[in-house]
Amino acid sequence: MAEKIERREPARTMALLWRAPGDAGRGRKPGLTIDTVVAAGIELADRDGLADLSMRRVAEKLGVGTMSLYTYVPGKADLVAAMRDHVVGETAVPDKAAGWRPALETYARDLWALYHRHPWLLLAPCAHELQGPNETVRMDALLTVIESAGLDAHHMLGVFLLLEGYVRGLATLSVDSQLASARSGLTEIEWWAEREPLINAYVTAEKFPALSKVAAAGAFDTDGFDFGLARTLDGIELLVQASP
Amino acid sequence: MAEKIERREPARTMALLWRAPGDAGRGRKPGLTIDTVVAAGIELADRDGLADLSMRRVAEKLGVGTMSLYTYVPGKADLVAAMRDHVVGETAVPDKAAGWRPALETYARDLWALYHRHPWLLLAPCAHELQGPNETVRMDALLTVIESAGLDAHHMLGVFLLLEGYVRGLATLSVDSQLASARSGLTEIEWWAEREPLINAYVTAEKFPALSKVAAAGAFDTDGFDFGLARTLDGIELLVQASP
DNA sequence: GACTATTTTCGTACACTGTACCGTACATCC
DNA sequence: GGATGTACGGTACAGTGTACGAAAATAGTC
Repeated sequence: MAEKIERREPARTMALLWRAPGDAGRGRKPGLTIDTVVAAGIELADRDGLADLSMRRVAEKLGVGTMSLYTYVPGKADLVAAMRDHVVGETAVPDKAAGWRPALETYARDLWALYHRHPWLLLAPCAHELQGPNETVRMDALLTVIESAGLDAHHMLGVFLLLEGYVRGLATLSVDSQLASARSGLTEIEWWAEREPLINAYVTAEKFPALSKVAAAGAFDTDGFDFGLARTLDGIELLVQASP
Repeated sequence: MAEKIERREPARTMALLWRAPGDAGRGRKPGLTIDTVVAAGIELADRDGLADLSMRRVAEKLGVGTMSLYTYVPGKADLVAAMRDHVVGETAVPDKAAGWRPALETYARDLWALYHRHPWLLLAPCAHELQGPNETVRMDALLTVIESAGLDAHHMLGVFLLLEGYVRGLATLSVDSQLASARSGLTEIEWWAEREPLINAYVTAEKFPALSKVAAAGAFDTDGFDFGLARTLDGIELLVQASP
């Protein structure tokens, strides 16, 4: 990739994510806002994917010179970080009033839908970096929900990571094949059907019986999200019941 | 990214992954092999990351012109796919003789270690694409293990995806911060310590009490993998017990 | 109104990327 | 010894993120 490694200054990244007020007053008036730039980036990424998101294209969409973007955003990595926090704001803030299990389930489904609405999220430089306000609010709220189930600090984070990890991992698998088929203009079913004879030439029922059995049963037609989520919540519930 | 969208021909991809024998005989002798190229790619990706893996660099490492690589590999995407299947071969094939739960646990730990040994795996065009032999063998073996627990075809795949999804998702979170700190030459703890004052300026204990409580308890010092894995297997065990 | 300080705007340039194209060098078959 | 088919690799092209620096526009001060 031609993209250099940016030496992202953490202070500028945080200032952008949390929209720290700059010292306005003198100088030429800005013609854009951070949010305009972020919105344009999101629109492009949703439509064409993160691979086709370039500073030149964002600028073109806004009718502006490429380098003008750099007054609003320190660089591409930070733009994507801001885009990430913005779309995270589309999900509901978890509420413990519903009870811990429904609240966790709702959050997981919201996140699952979010990843499918904005598949580029899964390719973005990714979580566990510096977080913006939307992400932080949801994390705190979710931890509060888990706390209300009667778990201590270590278990709170453990459950959080378990849920976040499961949804993210399965979404990565699910979104990937979805994108691949979408790019070719086929439905997901058509896409795999087209490849089936080719796969069968290598993956035979004799050599891979369990895999063939699963395929024959049509199990690949579902994404498996609901099933895995139920098991995950069951596992958490066992722990909750065992906690004093 | 300057990388064009490759129109990967599925047939060539499969032929590469499964090392379909080409019609040898005539013509000039090849100076390299597919495996040499793949090995060079893996070495570079391990050392510098996937972002710094370029066809030019691989060629340079092998002392060969860039375009010569294209006789062994249809393109970069397919090279990465071949690299992926190769390193997957480093993990043990699951064995149901150990019992379903220990076998699943061992596999999950192997995968976790694999992702940390080859972080670029998580950025590679990703699973659920066309699979190579190593990946297929492990998938079939793992499904066999799950079958031995007494689950039907749909549940077999569900458990497989649950485990694969959880490990992948949590590894993505874990590997990310690990890489970020490694790039700067700091330990992970130093890296976060350096950012702590900055984060505290925005993320206060008053506004985010649950998050602060977790941080104060030192919960962030562990990756949470063991904890989440235990819950996941617990959830699966509940299902196994409820199955006839 | 003139001057100065400060900010935004953006053209140009650079070091990269993946790979299409195509002539050349080589190994085998007839 | 051709003919044929393969491997090799130089060149070229359309992209990328962004450093640099000059020009333009605004606000405050005299």
